[in-house]
Amino acid sequence: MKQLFRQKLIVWFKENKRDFPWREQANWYKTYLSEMLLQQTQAVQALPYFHKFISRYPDIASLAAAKEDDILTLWAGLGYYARARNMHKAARIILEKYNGNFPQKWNETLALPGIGAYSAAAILSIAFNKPFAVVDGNVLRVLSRIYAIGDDIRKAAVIKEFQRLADELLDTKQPGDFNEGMMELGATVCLPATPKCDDCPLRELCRAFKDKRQPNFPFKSPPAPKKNIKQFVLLFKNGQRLFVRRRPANGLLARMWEFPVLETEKLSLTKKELQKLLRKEIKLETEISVILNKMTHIYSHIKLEYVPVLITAEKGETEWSETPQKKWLSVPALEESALHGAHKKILTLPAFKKLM
DNA sequence: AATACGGGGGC
DNA sequence: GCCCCAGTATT
Repeated sequence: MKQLFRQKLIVWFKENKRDFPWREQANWYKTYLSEMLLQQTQAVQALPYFHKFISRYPDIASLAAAKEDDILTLWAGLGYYARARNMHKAARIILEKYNGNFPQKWNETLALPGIGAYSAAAILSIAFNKPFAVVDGNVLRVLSRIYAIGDDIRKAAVIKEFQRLADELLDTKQPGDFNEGMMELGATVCLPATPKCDDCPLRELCRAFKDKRQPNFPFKSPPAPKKNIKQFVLLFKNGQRLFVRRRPANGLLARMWEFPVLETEKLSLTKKELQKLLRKEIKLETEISVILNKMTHIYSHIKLEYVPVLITAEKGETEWSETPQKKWLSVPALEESALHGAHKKILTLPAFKKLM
């Protein structure tokens, strides 16, 4: 069974694998970069970012030498920004502590920032042929169906069970092809909603297929409800430029740029009510010129509702002075900056464009 | 063991 | 509107 599993999977993978740039003239840097980009991210979405990063930072030394803000700017729009900051830290460790070579021991790899069990196994197996099995969302789906395992994959203990199973099944002679084969199968054939079982090389080995219960697997308990946040987004305008500040070093969208925001219970205020609120909260003589329509932005655990407000500001107040944490930028500069997604979305509004 | 952490694609 | 994605770090 195990031998047949490995052989069918690897033969299928070699014939059916998609072409990706990190699979061409592969080296460990490309494998590493691709794995960081691909965490919780579909391959098609990571693709343009891979090209941008390889072009700008072709090797580990150039990545390590980069400024964090430049890496964050290049990463802007992809999400999970801790990946970018951790990748930068890891690059410096690889350069300094390991002399520019990737550490090939399990414990050393796992100790790098941004690398957990999945990424360690992926990089070591794909780039260095080391016998470690990956368990990602694809592997969970494929194995839960083949073995008809109905345990809740949201639980850490269950993922450990699947890790043991994957370790047993791994083809230790070709660990990279085995791992990539499992993930490729999950990504292109053993799909979440409508699996293409007719095209599956492991069909005869699949318990869920035999029982026609594919949609029952994997089982995942319902997610926690999203927190609701409402805020006004303050677009302070002086000439052609808008005021932005840097977010705190920790938490949501850490160190990304944003327009100042004002949390509120109620988003539907008249201009007069909002003007009064602003005077109380920011203690500056400003004049609201336009209140734009409500917008919504969904994060993994938050539902954000926000109303952009254009405000004319006179420069000269010390609050408006530029520091490393705050500055005035034109719209074209904002578009290319590390302004976070919810606020970049404002720049695309026709109503906003008319005002600038 | 549970929660925080993004944004886009597919149905 | 809901689920998913080549998961990791923190609590």
